[in-house]
Amino acid sequence: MNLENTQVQMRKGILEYCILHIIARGEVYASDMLDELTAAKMIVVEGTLYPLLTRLKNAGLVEYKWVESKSGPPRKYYKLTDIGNDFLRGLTDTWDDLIHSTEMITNHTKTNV
Amino acid sequence: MNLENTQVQMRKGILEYCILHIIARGEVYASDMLDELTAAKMIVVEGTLYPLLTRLKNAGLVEYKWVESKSGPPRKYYKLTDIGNDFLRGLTDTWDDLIHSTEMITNHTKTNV
DNA sequence: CAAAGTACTTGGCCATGCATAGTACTTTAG
DNA sequence: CTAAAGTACTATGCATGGCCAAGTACTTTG
Repeated sequence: MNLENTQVQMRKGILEYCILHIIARGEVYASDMLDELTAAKMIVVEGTLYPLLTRLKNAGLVEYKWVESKSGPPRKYYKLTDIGNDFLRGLTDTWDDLIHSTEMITNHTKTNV
Repeated sequence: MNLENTQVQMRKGILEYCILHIIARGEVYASDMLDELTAAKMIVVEGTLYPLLTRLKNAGLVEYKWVESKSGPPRKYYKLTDIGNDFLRGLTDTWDDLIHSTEMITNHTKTNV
């Protein structure tokens, strides 16, 4: 039980939320997402991102199209499906609730109602 | 891949953070924590809380003493150790960073620097 | 002694993040 | 044409923590 491990645990599930947000803003491919996640200091590696994208696609939340690249192999450009948009809305509520709940506890809110 | 499952995943690690916060405020036993978590709408069940407390204790982050109860079996009253306090400080930083990173992404921050 | 209530314990399941290694396509150098 | 390097995607297996469900143990009550 060390800090590093807990950080990993904290990321679970949240990553999915962030990825959906990024895709919701416009068509992107994996490296775009990695760049943005890195810029936000949300450390992610290929071995995490690609399987996640595959899960999202299998669940029907995202879809992609192949696009030729001028430098290297073709890329998968992702975008949200209607289901994906609905799911993202639900997730946003969940995340907001979680933030709120955590604040209630960490801000020392008394519960002696 | 359904909402309920993702909610569970999002809770991973965060619960540990909340529990440590609650214990940091004074000696409590399991039912006290459950009450407070429930009040904050952070749904937790016994089967989650007890193993977590055991892990925290084995990691040396918390310690407990048995206290007789007037109604039922004795209770374990928990408090943080010095290590636990250090750990909580580290976790707080981690959590704040995570919130910040997530906000950067969900608030549509452009990264075209 | 039996029944009900409270508190704590345990074993197994599942999904996710990660490490690691591997495949496939393209460009560039000789 | 071949070899090497770079880019993008794929696949396998592990560790962890939240959860379910069943179980143990102590106390009070009738």
